[in-house]
Amino acid sequence: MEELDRHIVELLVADGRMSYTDLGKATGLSTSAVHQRVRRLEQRGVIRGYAAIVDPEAVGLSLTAFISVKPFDPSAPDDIADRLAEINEIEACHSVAGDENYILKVRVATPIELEHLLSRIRSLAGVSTRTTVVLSTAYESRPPRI
Amino acid sequence: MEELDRHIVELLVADGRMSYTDLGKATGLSTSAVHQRVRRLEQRGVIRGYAAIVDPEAVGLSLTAFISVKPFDPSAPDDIADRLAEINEIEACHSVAGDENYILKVRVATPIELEHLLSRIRSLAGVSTRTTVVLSTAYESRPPRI
DNA sequence: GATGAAAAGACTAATTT
DNA sequence: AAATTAGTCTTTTCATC
Repeated sequence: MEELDRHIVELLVADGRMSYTDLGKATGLSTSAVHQRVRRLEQRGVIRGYAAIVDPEAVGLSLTAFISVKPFDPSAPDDIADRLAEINEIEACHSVAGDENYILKVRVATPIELEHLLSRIRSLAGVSTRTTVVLSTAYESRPPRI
Repeated sequence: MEELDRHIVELLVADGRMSYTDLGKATGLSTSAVHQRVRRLEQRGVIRGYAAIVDPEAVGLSLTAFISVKPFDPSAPDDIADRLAEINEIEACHSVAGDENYILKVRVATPIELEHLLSRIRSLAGVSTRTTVVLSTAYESRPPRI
């Protein structure tokens, strides 16, 4: 990827609502030239979209946890990710190498909700769980050095 | 939080570049009313900002891993998060309850880079590490149900 | 708080270099 | 690939309800 494109992506990661005019000023390009490049970055899938960053606390989701998941029956076909997709407390679902099969990142309001969520996950996907509760988050979703 | 504000936040989480005009149409409010509400949501810290969502693969970061971290000397004052802040391969840093003290989420290009990153983390923060490599990501940064 | 109108500014597409 | 132009739409501000 070109240096100019990297710069544009970096600026948009830092401020997803930056105008094309400002992007142009920051990169030394004309408005339409920037716009064209951004459109290409979107089409190539480098930029997947734009999102408002919401403070989970402010929205009542003050408990974050990582849940490692292992199937009760390791020989069964693995459709765990699909089965869990409907649970929207699950923010992320990664298949991993190691002792367990998946790592989930979840957000709930209270410990009781976490308890209920765990039993839902276990019964829905047929898995055992190991939960690591987040105490505090120093940083999160830091932009990658592109 | 009000129903209307929730709706606005939801729309902006799904599309961070949505115009105030479109937000107004979607919520039945006037452009300026929406604008005012969004500004308040930003000021109250509910909306922390806006970002372009970048595909890590497209940007050459195809290896994701979770690193659990434990200090060599548990009695030393804990400045691990601060020490690690300068490493920008670390996307997230959570202090957690459980056997280990921190969970880090990192992204690198290659296994060799992961190896180098691990030794940097160990020496910089004085910690032992346990690494779980991500094989595939079913979903990630799914918007919370607000 | 919400609205409406008007000025300033941003976006888009067609054209040219 | 980038700049320019011109038309359209959006943002922003301000006065008003």
